[in-house]
Amino acid sequence: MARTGRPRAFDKDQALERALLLFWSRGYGATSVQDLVDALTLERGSLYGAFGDKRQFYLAAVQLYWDTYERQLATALEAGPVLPALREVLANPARAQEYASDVGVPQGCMIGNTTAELVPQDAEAREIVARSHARFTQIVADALRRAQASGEVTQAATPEAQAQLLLFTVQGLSLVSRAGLDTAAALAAVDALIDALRA
Amino acid sequence: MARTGRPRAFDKDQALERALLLFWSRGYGATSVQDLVDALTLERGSLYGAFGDKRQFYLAAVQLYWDTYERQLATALEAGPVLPALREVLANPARAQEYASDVGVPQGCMIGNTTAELVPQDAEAREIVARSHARFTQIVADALRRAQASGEVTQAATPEAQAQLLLFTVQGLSLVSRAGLDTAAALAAVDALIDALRA
DNA sequence: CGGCCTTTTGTGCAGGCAGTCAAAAAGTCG
DNA sequence: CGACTTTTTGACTGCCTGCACAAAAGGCCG
Repeated sequence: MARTGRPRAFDKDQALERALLLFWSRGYGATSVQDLVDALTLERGSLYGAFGDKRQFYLAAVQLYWDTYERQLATALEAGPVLPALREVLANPARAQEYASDVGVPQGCMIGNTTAELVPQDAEAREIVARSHARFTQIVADALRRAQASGEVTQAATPEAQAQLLLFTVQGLSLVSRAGLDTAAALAAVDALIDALRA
Repeated sequence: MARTGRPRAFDKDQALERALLLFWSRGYGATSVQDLVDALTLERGSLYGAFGDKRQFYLAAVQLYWDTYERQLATALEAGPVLPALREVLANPARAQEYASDVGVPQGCMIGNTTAELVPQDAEAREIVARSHARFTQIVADALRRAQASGEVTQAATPEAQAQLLLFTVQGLSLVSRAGLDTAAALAAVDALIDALRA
């Protein structure tokens, strides 16, 4: 409504993106407001004014993370054969570990990190996470349904069960990769799963 | 060496077990030393005297958790058909969620929780976690090798790749279950995986 | 130009945190 | 009984946290 007043001196979206990287790489608890203030080049009060408190800020970052991920997922699965695309979805976190030797580089899936750190104590975080899981399985199940119909994917299980299994796998893979991973072994496991889905 | 001095007034093992439950249900960061002091019915100084600082205490609890889990895993897989045992290994976390409506009840796999919360910043935690992963895959791969030889499990993939896939799945399942889970859907996914392993 | 509205800036604050320490207590051994 | 060793006890400390606030500053509109 009110459009007057001193203009914001920083780009809110860009600040959220940078905060996302910080939260992603360090987690919620290990990222202090001071860290954010330093990294975003703004003052404490500005941050609170623009984003509310730390928790809201984090949840907004998670939401941004998921929205971005969901868009990529949907795009990857919307055309062409499904299994190669799913293979990529799984192989990505398996390979990401190679870049992650530096501290400060994001690790794992931020939804998974949030699940582990915030969900037990934060109902709103649980909602965001649960919704993300539901969206993931829905998008993947839709793709698998098409692929079953076209004869690409086995009908030994329902698309929903297969999608749920893929959710578990991608979440587990992202998590395990944080502890260091033999990339070749991880890719072999991914291949084993993809092969098992083949009709 | 020196065996004299005032005797310890509490059972160290029992204190560690109780601490394990606290750390397991709340995580590292959300469990304060004060919480531990309250729950273990001992004084601050005694805790520090017996276990060192909070981090060492947590790592000791994680180690206890893993040792217990590994023993159960090895026992479950040492005799009889492998696939039903593996099914149970996976189905357990899927069902555990039903009991976990209460706050204070442990949730998820503590190795997974540690991976998410401590591993990025703690080399010693990473070692414990990585060792646990290696032990898991080794035990499971050994069982799968026997099962492949006996014709119970498909030889479409190596036992190592299958074991790695099972690690991902159980870790992902434990994690995802924290956000609430449709038990039936999770079990359907588990069945889909077990069926895919069948020869 | 001057009132208005909003953001910025930087300090200030209460609370909770992990960890410390000195004195008292409880055993053991000579 | 009294020296010695270890644990217990509970108060204490310094730090860092998230967050609030008052004053200044910047841009728009009449």
